[in-house]
Amino acid sequence: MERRQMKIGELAKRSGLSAHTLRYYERIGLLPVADRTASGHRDYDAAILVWIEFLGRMKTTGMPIREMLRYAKLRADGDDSVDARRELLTAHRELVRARVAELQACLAVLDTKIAGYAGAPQVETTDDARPLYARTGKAR
Amino acid sequence: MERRQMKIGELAKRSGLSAHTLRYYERIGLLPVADRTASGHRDYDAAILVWIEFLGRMKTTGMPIREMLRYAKLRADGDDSVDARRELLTAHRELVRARVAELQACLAVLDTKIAGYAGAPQVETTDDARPLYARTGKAR
DNA sequence: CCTTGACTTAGAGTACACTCCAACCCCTAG
DNA sequence: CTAGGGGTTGGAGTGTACTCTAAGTCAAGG
Repeated sequence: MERRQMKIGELAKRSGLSAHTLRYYERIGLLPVADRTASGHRDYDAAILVWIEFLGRMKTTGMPIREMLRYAKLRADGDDSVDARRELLTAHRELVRARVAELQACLAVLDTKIAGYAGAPQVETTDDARPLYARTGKAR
Repeated sequence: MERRQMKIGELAKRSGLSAHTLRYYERIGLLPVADRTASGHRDYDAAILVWIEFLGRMKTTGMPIREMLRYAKLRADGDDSVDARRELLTAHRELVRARVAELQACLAVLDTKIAGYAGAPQVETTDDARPLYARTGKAR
C-alpha cells in the first residue's frame, strides 16, 4: 500500500497555501501534526489535500478559523460527533445563504447606481447631489 | 430651508455605526469634516445618512476602505470624474458577482456534505475517511 | 452649584489571519 | 567538499478595520 508522500514545499505548491501557512495551520491545530522524515522534515500524505481543500472552501465562505478548529476537533471525536458536525455545517450554510442574499441585494443597488451614471451623465442620482469633500488633502 | 441636524450620538443610532467609527471615518476621509456647534460638537445634516448607507453597502460587498476613499475623492472632483466613478463601480460589481458565484459553488459542496451526514450516518463521505487528529490537546 | 451624560482629542489596543525573520540543519549535484 | 536549495524553530511584524482609553469640555436639569 504505497502512498504518495511529499515535503512541505510540494504540498504548498499543490494546495495553493504557502509553506508558512501550512506550518501555521499545524501550529494552531487546523492540520494534524505531520509525520517527519528521518531528518525531521514534514512528510505529508497526499490525502491531506482533501482536508485542505475543505478548509479552503470554508474559508472562502467566511468561516473563521475558530469554527474550523471546532469542526476539526469534532472530527477527532469520531462518530459520536456526527450530529454536532452536521449542525455546525447546517448553521454555516444558513450564514452563507444569508450572505449571498445580502450580496445580491447590494448588486441590485450597484446596478441601479451604475445605470444612473450611464443613463444620465451630469444629472446625478439622488445621493450624489452635493460634493461632500471640499478637498481634504491628507487622508493618511 | 430648515434641515434636520443632529449630533454624533444620534447619527450613530440612526446609521448603525458607533460614534467611534464615525469619528474614525471622518479622520481617514470617508466622511466629510463635520460642521461644529458653538461648543465644538459635530453637527450633522441628515443627508449624510445616504452617503453612510452607500458606504455600508460597499463595505458589505467587501470593498476595502482604500477603494471607498478613492470613490469619495472622485466625487469631490465633480462631474469630470463621472466616468472614473462608473468604472470603479463596474469593476467592483464584477468582483461581487464573482464572489457570489464562488459562494454558490461552495454552497453546493456544503449541501452535498450535509446530505452525506444525514443520509448515511456512520458511513462518512469520501474525505472524512480517517481521523486526522489523534488528540492534539492544546490548540491555543 | 453640582451632577449627569454626551461630547472632544491623540493615541494605544484589539482581533484576525497570516507573513516573515534569524539562525540554524540537512541532502544532493558538480 | 562545497554551494544551493530545500527544510527546521520561536517569535516578531504586517495589514485591515475598527475599538477603546484617558483626560478633559460643555449644556441642561434638580
